[in-house]
Amino acid sequence: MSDLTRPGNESMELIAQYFRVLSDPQRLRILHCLQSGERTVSEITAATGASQSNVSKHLGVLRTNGLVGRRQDGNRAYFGIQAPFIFELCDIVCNGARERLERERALLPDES
Amino acid sequence: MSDLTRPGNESMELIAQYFRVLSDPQRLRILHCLQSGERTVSEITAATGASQSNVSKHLGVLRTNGLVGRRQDGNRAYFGIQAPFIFELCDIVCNGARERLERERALLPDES
DNA sequence: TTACTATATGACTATATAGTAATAAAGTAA
DNA sequence: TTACTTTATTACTATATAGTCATATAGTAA
Repeated sequence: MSDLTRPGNESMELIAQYFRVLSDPQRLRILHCLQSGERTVSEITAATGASQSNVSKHLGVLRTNGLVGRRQDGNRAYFGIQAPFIFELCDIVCNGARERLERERALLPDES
Repeated sequence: MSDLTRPGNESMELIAQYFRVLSDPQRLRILHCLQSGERTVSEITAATGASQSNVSKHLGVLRTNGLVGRRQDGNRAYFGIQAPFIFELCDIVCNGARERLERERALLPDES
């Protein structure tokens, strides 16, 4: 049995794949849009300003990788977050980015 | 001032960029190799089994994005982790992957 | 100097994928 | 049925990048 905390090569591929899915700004926008609850494709399309086919494609990627779930209601498809940990990831990245900026700013000659 | 906890479009690009850097298995292997401390390029090359130019290139990406630091000592270059939060990210992804597997397994007809 | 070692980089190929436009498919309503 | 709406998919283009090989750069040592 593989222990994901001591990652072997296969685990690296798996983890990398998750990061890959999260490495697109448009997909992050979609996820952010879903953070407040289920949304239809049309709603996401309007909220993100992307084309409908674009949104549908990205939703497909997110769903294939288990990050969002799909529920059909008549004519429309409702998508919702299925892996809330992604927001935790984003928070950590944000804090890391902040720390990096502060670290780099501290190296500047003067603070006006 | 942009608040990264309420991400706008620029923040999405920034966050996506971090995930992008982490979305390559070889880079994850390098980071994992550095988890136990500073390593030279040669050491990383041996540990990961990749080519020297490959390792050097990936280290460049990691460094450009502030994930690793570089220290030169005579002939060799020591690289070390500069953003420990990445391991936290990996842990969360691992747990998320585990949960997903369990969730999917629970949907299977019978558990032999 | 020359020889050696360690690391970085440039040129190139191959592959993956984000984006778009058009169309298909499926539900609703008249 | 037809018309309309909503979503998914196909075909295509453009771009990014991982990988390799060869070479450049730089430090060490004789």
